[in-house]
Amino acid sequence: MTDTIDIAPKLRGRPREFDMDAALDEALRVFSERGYHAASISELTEAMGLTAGSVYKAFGDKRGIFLAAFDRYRQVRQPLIEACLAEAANGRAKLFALTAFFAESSCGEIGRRGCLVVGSATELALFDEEIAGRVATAFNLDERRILDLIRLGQADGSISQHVDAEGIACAILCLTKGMRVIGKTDPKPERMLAVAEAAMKLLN
Amino acid sequence: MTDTIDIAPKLRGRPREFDMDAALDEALRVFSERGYHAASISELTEAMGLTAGSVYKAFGDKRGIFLAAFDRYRQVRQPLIEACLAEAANGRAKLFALTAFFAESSCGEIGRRGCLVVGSATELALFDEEIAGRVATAFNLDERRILDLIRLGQADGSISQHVDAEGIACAILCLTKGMRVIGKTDPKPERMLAVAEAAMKLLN
DNA sequence: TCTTTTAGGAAATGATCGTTTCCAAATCAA
DNA sequence: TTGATTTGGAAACGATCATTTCCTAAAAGA
Repeated sequence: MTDTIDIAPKLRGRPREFDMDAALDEALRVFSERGYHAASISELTEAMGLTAGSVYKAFGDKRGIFLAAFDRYRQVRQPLIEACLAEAANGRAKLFALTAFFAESSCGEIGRRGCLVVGSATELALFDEEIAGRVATAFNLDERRILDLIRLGQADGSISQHVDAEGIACAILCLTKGMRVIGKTDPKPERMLAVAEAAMKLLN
Repeated sequence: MTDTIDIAPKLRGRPREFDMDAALDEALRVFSERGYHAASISELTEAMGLTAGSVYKAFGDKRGIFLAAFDRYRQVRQPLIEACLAEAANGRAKLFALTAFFAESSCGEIGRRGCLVVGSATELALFDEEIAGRVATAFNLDERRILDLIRLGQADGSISQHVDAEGIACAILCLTKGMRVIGKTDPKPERMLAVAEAAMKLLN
């Protein structure tokens, strides 16, 4: 889906001079901090190190920048989560690693910057069907990953067979997204870590 | 805090003709649906049934409308929650009533409209200290109410004495606010109710 | 009654927004 | 080389935004 922008070997014409990923990293930072509507083209272009003309050539319009930044955000964040999960031994430990990762993401500067998917859900989903679809897809994949980890835990013996896996998966999804909301108010890290620890009781 | 607007017996001059609460109910609906920056003065005034001049007389500026609507939102919502809790017999049952209330609030039209406090947290808290303070106050009061219910449950025997009450309270806070985020994607009511039921395991 | 004060409302204001235009620069195909 | 194609970038564009102005209407105080 992001390939159309990232790869797309434009053979003819003057080659693009700027680094697409670096530009999108700046754009997603501005969108995360300001939100979509409060992020002006001038602030975006300045952060991206481009002029308005170049940006409109590359992305079409402001919404195009946003959609590309949205995809980039997930593309950057996914590997961080996967790396975090890889270090844990079993299903239960991976789920703690996941909630602890969100606890850390909900504190400090990153926490106050907020989650671009959560921000899109609250600010844009109601009146933009395409963005609503991408948000729903992101949440569904998040939930599915949690569900898979619960099933993994049930298979490796770290989680009971008799729990409502689907209900718990959706509960952990809500919990982690809610952490990102509370993270906007600069909570103390130990409070968020306590949430991650408490969340483990959902698996009993 | 809202008294300055709601009460304030302006003795002299032409009396206000419009119903402040009704106008604010419309304003908070527009702000909830559109978000702060996408809500234009013209859409707000039309929804409130007023002209721009009257609105600026009454609220000073757009931000003033928002702050009044924010307070009104909480003023309206609080009694609904209290009424919900009053029907439950003990601490544990009240906590289920609370999460079930949020489950219901996260579905259908109201769910897709979203929570004005959550929306303010994600869209405005980073660059508006006063709004960030009101959001933090709202979340702190929510968390405190949950904590009090846990303590009530511990007193009436429906919740174990040996749980981390503070950690669980913050976890339930995150869970309920997260439900409001997921609620923007039109989830099935039974899924959200399963979350409320799963949340009860946090109390064991 | 007359003045003061505040609200209602239409119209105008300046600023900023997202976007387009136009042209030079850089690459590929022929 | 020449022509086609695409990018970079400054400047200009119309639209919309939040806000103000100015006037009339309605109430209280003197």
